[in-house]
Order: sequence, then structure tokens, then C-alpha cells
Amino acid sequence: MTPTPGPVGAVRQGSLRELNLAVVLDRIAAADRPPSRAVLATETGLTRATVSAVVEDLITGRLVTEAEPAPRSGAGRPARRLVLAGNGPAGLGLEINVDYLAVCVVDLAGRVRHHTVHRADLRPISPADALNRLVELAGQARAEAASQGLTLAGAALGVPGLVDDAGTVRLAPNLGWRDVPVPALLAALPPLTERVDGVPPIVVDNEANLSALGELHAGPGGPASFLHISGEVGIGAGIVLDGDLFRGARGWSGEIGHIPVHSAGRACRCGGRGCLEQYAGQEAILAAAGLDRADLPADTASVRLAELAETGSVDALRALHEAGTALGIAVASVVNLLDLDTVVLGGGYAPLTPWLRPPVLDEISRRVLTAAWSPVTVRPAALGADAAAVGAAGSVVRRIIARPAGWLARTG
Amino acid sequence: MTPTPGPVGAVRQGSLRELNLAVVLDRIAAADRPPSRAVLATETGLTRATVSAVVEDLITGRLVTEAEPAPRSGAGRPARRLVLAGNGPAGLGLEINVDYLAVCVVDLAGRVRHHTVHRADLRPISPADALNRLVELAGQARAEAASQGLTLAGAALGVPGLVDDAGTVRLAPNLGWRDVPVPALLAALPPLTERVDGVPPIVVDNEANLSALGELHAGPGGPASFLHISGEVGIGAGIVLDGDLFRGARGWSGEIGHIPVHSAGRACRCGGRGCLEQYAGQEAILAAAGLDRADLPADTASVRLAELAETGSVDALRALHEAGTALGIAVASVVNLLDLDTVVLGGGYAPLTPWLRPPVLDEISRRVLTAAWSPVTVRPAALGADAAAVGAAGSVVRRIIARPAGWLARTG
DNA sequence: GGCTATTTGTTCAGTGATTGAATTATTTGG
DNA sequence: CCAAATAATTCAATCACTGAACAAATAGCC
Repeated sequence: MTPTPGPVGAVRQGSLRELNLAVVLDRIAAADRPPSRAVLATETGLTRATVSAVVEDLITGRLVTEAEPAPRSGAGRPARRLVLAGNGPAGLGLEINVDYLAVCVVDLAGRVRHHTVHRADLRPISPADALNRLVELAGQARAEAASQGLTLAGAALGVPGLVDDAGTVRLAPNLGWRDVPVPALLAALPPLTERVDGVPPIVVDNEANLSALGELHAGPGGPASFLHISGEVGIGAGIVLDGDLFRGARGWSGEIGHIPVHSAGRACRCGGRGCLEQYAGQEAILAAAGLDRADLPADTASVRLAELAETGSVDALRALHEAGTALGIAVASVVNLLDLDTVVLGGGYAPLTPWLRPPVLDEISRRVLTAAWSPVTVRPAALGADAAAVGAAGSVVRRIIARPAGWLARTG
Repeated sequence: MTPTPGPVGAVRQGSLRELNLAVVLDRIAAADRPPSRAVLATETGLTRATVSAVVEDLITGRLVTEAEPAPRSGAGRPARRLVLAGNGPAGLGLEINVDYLAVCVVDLAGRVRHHTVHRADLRPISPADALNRLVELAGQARAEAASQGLTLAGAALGVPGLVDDAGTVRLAPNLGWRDVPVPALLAALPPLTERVDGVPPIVVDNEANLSALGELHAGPGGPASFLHISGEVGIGAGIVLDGDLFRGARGWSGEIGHIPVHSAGRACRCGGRGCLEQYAGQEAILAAAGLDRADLPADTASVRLAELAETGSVDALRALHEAGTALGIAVASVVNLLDLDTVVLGGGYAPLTPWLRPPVLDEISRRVLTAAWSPVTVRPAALGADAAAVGAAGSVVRRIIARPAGWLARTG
């Protein structure tokens, strides 16, 4: 409704080039086919001369390269198509979860160039030890990246808990962490990445947020606004609005697990009654399906459930229907509030989508006033269990794409 | 967390000045005391020379004027303080509600320069007739504005219902409207305002959205993110995130009335059970307090309730407590989801805040995980019943402040 | 009153990035 | 082989910001 270009900071003379670098690079990143300079010029409204100058900066800065020429189409000089560089900066993505550590490297184009998962129950060991193990894995990733010609331009770490502005993990219940000053614990270690702009070498964030970011950049043509729900032991959500992750006033948005769905229902550890988590959390679903959680590692639980449902297990189907209904009630509230048109089921929910989707859609159509005019899409996440780590690495490269001048100023 | 300046469109040569006009004007508008050119320069990071040039453009465009010099403070040449012009463009705000029409004129500085309320039950008459009456009032407002030296630069109309992108009122249940093409009905009438940029002369929007906008710009130092709840016959909410109204994918955000608060509770006309509206809607509160709605006009209901509560009426107090509890349950879900730190009670809720706030805060502290670290403020709306009309007019002038180049290009 | 320090606002040559037209480069089709 | 078509570059002109110098206006001090 408002097509304003939206200025925020003052625009100095130098910012002009700075802004256009970002505009052109973003265009190259968002295009579904590699654009030529001429196409970029018409799309952005800049002159071909300007685009050429901007692109030259991007190429010398190793952010963009010229791709193979396309097969000939019409007359005229063939276009030199531009793609994001595969040998420029890359992002290091880290994840600490209850029973595994994950590390990955993602290049500018969003390709996963390296990926390691280290399974281990992290609850018994101290945060410092967990971080040390992670750093070890990260070191290997760094070497691997270097051998592929990539430069690590930053790192992001996803944790299953609340993180404050300083990067301290205030509370990660399932991990047993409380007030863990991650940046301080990492400061003693040799830096993993180049330092670009004023951004700290490692950004710590909630894993639900990072998973949503991963989903946002997974494909070229996804929706600009959606709700990404991570169904793990707890239920977290990442909210993407207009192509940006919405973090809330303090970065603690997305706590969806305690929306009341059955008000006089089961007591929840949060103090309320009938919270979503009590019906659609992993433990609740497993219990309803008659499975003992101790029998299976957390990360295989949803796969096991999917298998059971596939074979027609009545208990499993009923458990999933109940969970889907609860989820649908909560999602309907969110959709009513934010008018989203897409809901993505991620984390443990992804493989269960075929069974969760019908009751969720059912509750939405019943409770969302506007659903009659505009249907809501419910679909599984494009990224699998690695969404958080991949999203973390992706957030690093997205920062460069959003603000290439910082990277270009790195050396000169 | 992300201090990116955030470019969206390409920046052409001329855009540079365009952007800086917006930056400087926004700064003048947001300042709590009229700033001098020198102050603006240090605040924005621009040179004093640039600021002088930009300010000159703004002054010749009648957007800014020089205020009375401040009482002398220190040494040096006295500053020439800049304020938003009181004789430049102004916004026309219109509101159609169940039992009144409202029209107001707001100048650039946000001052209400003209205000009329016309009481009449609009349910019996046709939308076309209602709009004709409104246009008549608007004509008077236009004349009044002209006599004060103001130029109407646009109009916005608030309606209690769902509005689509084209300005059609898809559904306004309490008004009995369905698919009313407001712009087409108004097109036959002489234009009320100047045409600036590409914006249609009258923008139609939901009244809850406009009320939230009004609240956003009511004071100079309000919070950047908050939830504004309009408690009328229905319950609507406007969501302000980072200083911008969040409209959702289709402009239908804020439908908070049907969040389930007592899942096995009263049946709601939406098809669900235990919806918020069934416990905190105007009719529900009145019924619980033992009042007959037919006895009192809708717009006096909440005042009457406040009087009763003041005198200690047990029924009224119990009704308000029950409503506040239901509201608190719903608000807690929203705060968990969006991590907001401020909730504004507007519309009919505003005068009832003293009684609603305690149960609302109670539910929040019980249900919001992060409330322990960061308290949530619950306060009454700064604007009274006129919030929607004032917010509508304010949205017009805010558009000019956000994009002054459009106004300046109007003549030359 | 006159002088100095101080702050504000303006002037002006200089610079950087964009602009638009002209030019070069490279291919298809006749 | 030439004309048409499209892509990319070159270059003088232009526009807005920059930085420093300068003019304006006031308070404090002798």
C-alpha cells in the first residue's frame, strides 16, 4: 500500500554508490536467471553506464562473476550474465542443540559447501566444553572453506533458547543453559573469521529465527511473509514479514508454544493451562502415540512417527490429528493477528506435514475470518533438520549482500 | 541488532536530495524541541552546508518554518529553530462508524485544526447516502482549512471493517456493509484534496489500523513497537512494529477478536468457541454488568461502565475483571509471539483502563516467559474516541513527511 | 563601549557518482 | 558481406554533497 523507498539514515555522497552496490547485488541474488548488465539497468532504473561501474566494483571485490554465456537466442551482442561469486566470501553456520552439534559453510549463492553434524548428548557437559567442541569442528570447516577458495566473512550460532543483544544465552531450558555468555567464552579462542564492518565475528541467535531465515532464502521465489514453526521439544516460531525476520522489541519474538489452545486443559510448566506445547510438543505427541521417548533419540522421533503413521497405526494417527488440531488453533490466532498467507512446518514437523496439514487447515478455515477470500498455504520446510545451521550461515552471506560496501572496504 | 540503512529501490542522482529531504524533515518532526540547522547537521551526519540547502527547499515548499528564537542560553550566534509549518499541507481525516461520522483536519505538526462529529445511526441508510453526508461534512472542513491557510494534501477514511487494496469495504459487520466500492462511490464527487504523487485522493483503511497510527504519532517519544487494541462492539487491533504499521499480506492484520481464550466456552458467531469477543466485547461486558445495551448509545457505554465501576458496583467490577482476564490471555499470546513491550488500550477500553489493567498484567506475568526480564507496559490510548479520524488525517501528513519530494514537486 | 571567544549559518571551489549521448563490440539474418 | 539488433563502454556534463573559509550574531569580560 505504501511504495515508499523508506530512507532511514542520512545519505551522504559516498552512500550513493554504497546503496547502489547493494541494490544491484541484491538484484543479482534475487533473480531466477543470471541477469546481464543491460537487464539490471532496466530493472533498477539506473543507466547502463552506472550499472557497469557498479558491477565492476562487485567483480573486483569477488562478490560477482560472469557466468557462462547463455545459449544464443535472438540477434545482437550476447549478454554477459552475472552470478554471485562462488569463490568469494562465505558464511560459517553453527548450531548447538540438545543432542548434536552442526557446522556448515554456505557461499554467497546460498550453496552449502561444507556440512558436518556431530552427534552427542550435550546436556551432561558444560557450556564451555560444548563450545570448545564446536570450535574444533569450526576449525575444520575453516580449513575446508579455504581449500575451496572461500573466505569466511563471519559466523552465526543458533541455540535453542532466548538470546539477548549481547549474545548471552539467557535461557535454554532443554539444554540446561542459563545466562551463558557465549561471546566471552569464545573470545579466548582464535578468531574463526574475517572481521567485516562492525559486526562481531560470531552472532548468536535463536535457532527458530535462523531456521526461518534459512527458509526465506532457500528458494528464489518464496513468499515475503510467512510463519515458520519449528516443532522440537519446545515449539518455536520465526516470523518473516516483508522479507525480513521480525525479532520483536528485544529479539524474543516467536514464543508460540504457550498460546492457550485448551484453556481448562493440562497444566504446563509455564504456569498456564492448555498450552500448545502440551498438545503439539514432541513429548506430547510421542506420549499420545504410545511411544516412550527414552527409546529413541530426539532427532529420530518424528521420522519414527511418520513411519508409524505411514503404516496406519491408529495411535499415531490419532496423536498427529490431536497435535494438528492444537497447532491449527494456535496458528489460526497468529494468522488472524498478522494476516499471513503461508505457514511453514519445520524442524520435527516437516516430515509429519501430510498428517498435520489437514487438521491445521481445518482449524484455519473455521477460525480465520478472511480465509474465505484468501487461502492460507501450509507446507513443509524446504530445508530439513539442518535448517538452523544453514540459516545461520545464510544470515552471514545475506548481510554481505544487503551491505556489500562493508565487505569491499575490507581490503580496498 | 541490524543497523543496516536498508536500501530498497535504486538510488539515482536526484534521489539523493530526495532522501535527504525526508531525513531532515523526519528529524524536525521527531525532535522534542525545534532543532537548528547546526543541530540537524550533527544529528544526521550531513554537513551544515547540505542541511542549509535542504532546509531552504523545505522552507520554500511550505513544509517548515523558522520558529521564534529560543531564550538566550550560551554564547554564540543564536540558533534559528525549525518547526513544521502550520500553514502548509494538511490531512483530511474521515471516519464512518456505527453511530457517528467524524471529520477532522490535522496539520503537519499533528495539531488538530478542525474537528466535527455528526451523530446519526448509519445502519438504516445506504452506504451511498452515508458517504454523501460525509462528503458534505468534508466540504465544510475543506473550507475551514482554506480559511486557516492550509492546503489539503490528501484524505484517509476509516471504517470498522475489512478493506481491500482497492479501497473496497469487503465486510463491515456492525455497519451492515458488504463489498462497498467506496472509491467508485466517491469518484463522482468533486475532489476534496490536492493530488500529490500517485496516491489516490482518498485512502480507505480499517479504523483499528488508523487509530494505532494516531497513537503512534500522538506524542513525540512513544515506543516504536506496540499493540493498540480498539475495544468496540468488535475487538480490533493495530500492530505497530519499528515505527511502522504492520498491515499483513493483504492488509487484514489485527483481527484479535477471535483468539480463543476459553476453549470450551461460549459459541461465537465466527463458528469457534470461547473467542475473546465473547468475553471482552462491548456487548459481553455490558451483559455481564447487568446493563441493557439498548438503553445507551454505543459510544457512551464505556463511560457509563466506568462510572459504575467508580461507584463500586459489584456487577460492573466483576464484569470488567472477567473481560480483563480474557483480554490478558489474548494479549499474552500476542506478546509471546511478537515480543512487544507496550500494549495500548484504545477505543472503548481507554476509559476502562484502571479496571482492565490489573487482570491483563496478571495474565501477562503468568503467561509470558520473558516478562520476568522485561516488563510489559499497559496504558490507555493518548487519543480519545477520535483516534481513528485523527489517525486518518495524521496518516496523510505522515506520508508527506516520509516523502516530502512528492509534495515539493506538486507545483515546482 | 570595545574586544574576544563562541556558535550559527552561508558561500564557494572541489569532488564523486550519476547521466545521456555517442561509440565500440558482437552476434543474427538476409 | 552488409544491415539490424543488442550489449557494453567511453566521456564530457551535471547534480548534490564536502570542507574550509567567511560572515553574522551573541555572551562574557575588561
